Amino acid sequence: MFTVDPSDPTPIYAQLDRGIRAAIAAGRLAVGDRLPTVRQLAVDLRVNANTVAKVYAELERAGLLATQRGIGTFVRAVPTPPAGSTRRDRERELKPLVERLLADASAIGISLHDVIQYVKTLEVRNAKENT
Amino acid sequence: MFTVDPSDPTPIYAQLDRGIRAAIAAGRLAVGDRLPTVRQLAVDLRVNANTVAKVYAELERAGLLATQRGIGTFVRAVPTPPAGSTRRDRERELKPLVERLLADASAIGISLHDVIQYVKTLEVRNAKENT
Amino acid sequence: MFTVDPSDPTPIYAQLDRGIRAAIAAGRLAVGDRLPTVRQLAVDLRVNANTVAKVYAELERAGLLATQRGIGTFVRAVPTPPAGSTRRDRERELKPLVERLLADASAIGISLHDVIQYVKTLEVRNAKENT
Amino acid sequence: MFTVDPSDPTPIYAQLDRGIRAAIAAGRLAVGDRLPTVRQLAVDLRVNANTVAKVYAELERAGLLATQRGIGTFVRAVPTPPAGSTRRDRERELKPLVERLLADASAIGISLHDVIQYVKTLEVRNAKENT
DNA sequence: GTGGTCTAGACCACG
DNA sequence: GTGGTCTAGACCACA
Repeated sequence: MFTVDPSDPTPIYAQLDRGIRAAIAAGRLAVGDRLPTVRQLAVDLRVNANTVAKVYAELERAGLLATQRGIGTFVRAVPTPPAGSTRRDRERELKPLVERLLADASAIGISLHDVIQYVKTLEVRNAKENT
Repeated sequence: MFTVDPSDPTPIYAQLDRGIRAAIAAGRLAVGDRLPTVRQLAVDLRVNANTVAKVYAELERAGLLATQRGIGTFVRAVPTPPAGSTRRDRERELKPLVERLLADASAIGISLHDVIQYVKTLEVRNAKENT
Repeated sequence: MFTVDPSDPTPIYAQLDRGIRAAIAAGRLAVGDRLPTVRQLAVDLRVNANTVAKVYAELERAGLLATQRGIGTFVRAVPTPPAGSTRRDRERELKPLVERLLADASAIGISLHDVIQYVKTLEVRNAKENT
Repeated sequence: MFTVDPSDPTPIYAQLDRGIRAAIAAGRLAVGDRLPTVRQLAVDLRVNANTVAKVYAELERAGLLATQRGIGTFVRAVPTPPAGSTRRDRERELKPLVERLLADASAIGISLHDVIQYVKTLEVRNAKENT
């Protein structure tokens, strides 16, 4: 479900945090879905349970997850754009993020074409699941 | 020339290392070009000089830079993309970059759909330029 | 500077979190002041350093503190009331909080008078320090 | 009758224990009064019945409640404030309560000054009533 | 020497 | 069995 690369200098908890946010954004996790238990995910990722718990706690504080003591952790909300923002506003904010992605990708020899291909596969996966 | 984001949980030295490698790969730094001095770059990035020096030393050990004492640090080679890299390898490297994009976009309320739309417009523009 | 009661069922980290927030609210910590180091405070409170670090990290995420890697942790901001709120609004929100305090105090045999006396001493201490 | 705040980091059992003791101390529950059944209270508070049962059992061990099997749970005694309690003792107990108030007030942007002002108005009202 | 990350492992609250 | 808290202690990034 999620992956983590221990050789990446990015802290493990930050990788997992991003992975979960991305999964929610991509619709791979829908509102109300239950996440793996802390201990199970720790085993799967070969990571300490405290590290997973820390991420769940942070995402709960951020309002994305809700935990029910003794039951489990669930997806609570999907961030929504600020009220009065237009399509143009959003594109203006999105541009630098995409540029950073493309710059980093090209630095490791991945072309714009490859990136587009990959992002499109996310769309397809998402559509399939919702069928 | 380079940027560093102190609020990114990725260690500063890793951000700078990646940034320099990307600049060389993208041709913004050519073989023989001189890099800023350690102290100058430290001031520009508001970072400790030791951190910059460590990155330069690390890149020198990797063969990308060469330091000439008393003169400066120069680009020595262009990193070669690993020879037998497959589609699968590239996807593995690309995944965390895309996850970062999706997570950051989601945090400002931009959905996967919006991202895909925007990336597709780049594809179109790119095709036109090559016509 | 802060105290923590290990026999109180309230988690230690929550006691410390409240203590620091209260100290800032009471002006015992002003914007720009440096907090004790994580390890020093851990020793003083006879508590694990991770517990202190967790609280500092939470308060940083809340925007109350700012840490400078390798230097220390500082008071960053004092929460301000939402823009358009009137004195009357604030009093309406404050009332249940004070009532809870008075109820809890009376449950352990502390009178309204005692509470008022104690709260007033905070005012006095605060005034003295700012002189 | 009692309330419990699941978002308060204080364990639920501790909140309930404190709430019952406070109700007895304040006279809202008199000696001989019957408490809600474990199951009823669990439903009302949206809490697990085991948690309520544990609190009742604990208070019975403390001598405050008495359970008559098949009939119900009753108030048995009024807790006596510790005999030789000094001003200093009371202040030690009062401190965390006031800190909670200040931290919560500060979180909604209410300053120490506002709190003191409000508490003082209570003092005045109280004096008038006793005139 | 400062804070940050991670691990291992214990014990508790809750369902 | 679920998540939550805490400890002890190692190692790293940074000034």
